[in-house]
Parts: sequence; C-alpha cells; structure tokens
Amino acid sequence: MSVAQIRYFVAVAEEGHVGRAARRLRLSQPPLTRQIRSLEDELGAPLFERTPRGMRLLPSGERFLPHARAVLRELDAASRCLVDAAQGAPAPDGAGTRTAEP
Amino acid sequence: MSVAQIRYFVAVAEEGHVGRAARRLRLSQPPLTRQIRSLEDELGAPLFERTPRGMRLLPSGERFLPHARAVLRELDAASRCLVDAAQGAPAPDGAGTRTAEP
DNA sequence: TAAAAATACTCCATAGGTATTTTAT
DNA sequence: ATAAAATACCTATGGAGTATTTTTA
Repeated sequence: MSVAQIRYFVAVAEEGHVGRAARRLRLSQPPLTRQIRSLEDELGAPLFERTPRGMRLLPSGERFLPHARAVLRELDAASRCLVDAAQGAPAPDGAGTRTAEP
Repeated sequence: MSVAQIRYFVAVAEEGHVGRAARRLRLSQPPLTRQIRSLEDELGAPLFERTPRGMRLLPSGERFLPHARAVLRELDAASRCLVDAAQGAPAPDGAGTRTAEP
C-alpha cells in the first residue's frame, strides 16, 4: 500500500468517478484504475461498486476512507513539522504522543 | 516522501547505524543510505549527524521521529480495518469464525 | 447506445544490488 | 587502521502514457 494509492483512493471516493479523479490528480484514467484495483487486491476486499455512472463506495470503502484520510493527515503533519520548526514555531504536538497509552 | 522512506528513517533512528538498520530491513546498505539522503533532501533538513560510529539523530530528526511513527501507525490501522471488519461483520458460515486463513 | 471502467501494449524513472571509495577517529 | 557512510554503475520492477476494448443501465 503506497501513499499514492491512498491518495488515489480518496480522490476516487470523493469524485465517485475515475475520470474526474484522474483529472484532479493530473493523471490519466488507466493507471488510476489499475492502482485502485491493486489496492483492492492487497486489502483483499473491493472498495467500490462499478456502475456505468462511475464508482460508488461499498461499505468496506466507507470503512477504509477515514483511515486513508488519517494517513494523509499524518503525512502532511510530518512534512510540515520541520518547516514549522524552521520558522521558530513552538514544539509540535499530537504526533507520537500516544506511544504506549491504551 | 514514501512509506518506505519513513520506515527506513525509523529503523535507522532506532539502530543508530545504517548497516544494522539495513540488515533489519533486509536491504543492503547503499540503497538505505540513499533513501535517507533523499528524504533529508526532500524535507530540506538533515535528520542525522554522521559519525564514524554510526548515525545520531539531530534535533530535526528527533522532531520528525514521532510523526514518522504516527504515519506508520495509521497505515497499520488502515490495513487492519478491513480485516477486523471481515472478522465481525459478514460471518460467512457459522458464528465463531476466528482468523479466517485457510 | 453512450457513458464509464478495464485491458493491452510501450516506455522510462527509480528502487535495489554489487563493488568500491571516501571519511573521520 | 578501521569501521562506518557515501558513491559509481548496473539491472529490473512497476508506474504512467496512448490506444483500444468491454461493460451495463
């Protein structure tokens, strides 16, 4: 599971349409279709229902979506943390704060 | 920034040594060195101090580490969420289905 | 039948491997 | 002198593109 796949999944989920999602990602449709399929294969479950109008999230996809967004959020936070620090921002929070805290 | 780079960074941070980290990752040393450098380039900041005894985290690396771990945690949660659901929701045959793995 | 997704290729960027060199104590 | 990281070079996997085919309301 790559970051790209997660990003692609979120885009398709939001657009409900591989073509539009591909345009938004500045990508062509076939590689996007392939990556979505490959993600489904890896997860062992289909995430979308294919219809002649586009792609609709299945329950499994609905369940996966918030996790996918969380990964992207954390990645974003990770990228920013050094920039923030370079600008003199105070100590960051909310990242590894839960190391062993049930 | 790829998932692999983040995984590699955490391993090197924990081992303090590219060679050991590479062994742990079942990877050879040069690609690991390169990926760490490439991550530092992308972030625009060095993460480690290179010494003849190994690699020591710089303050920037210390700051980045919890974020890196958070990304890996979220990824793990994302991968698991469908497996978890599969063990609870659509019970195929019978009820007490444990780890469905023929 | 008319949209959409899926497939069949082709190309190339890059991740990883081996061998070697550089560096710092 | 030694143990580590860094570099050079090569190979191959796979991600993206274009053209085309298949699907289903």
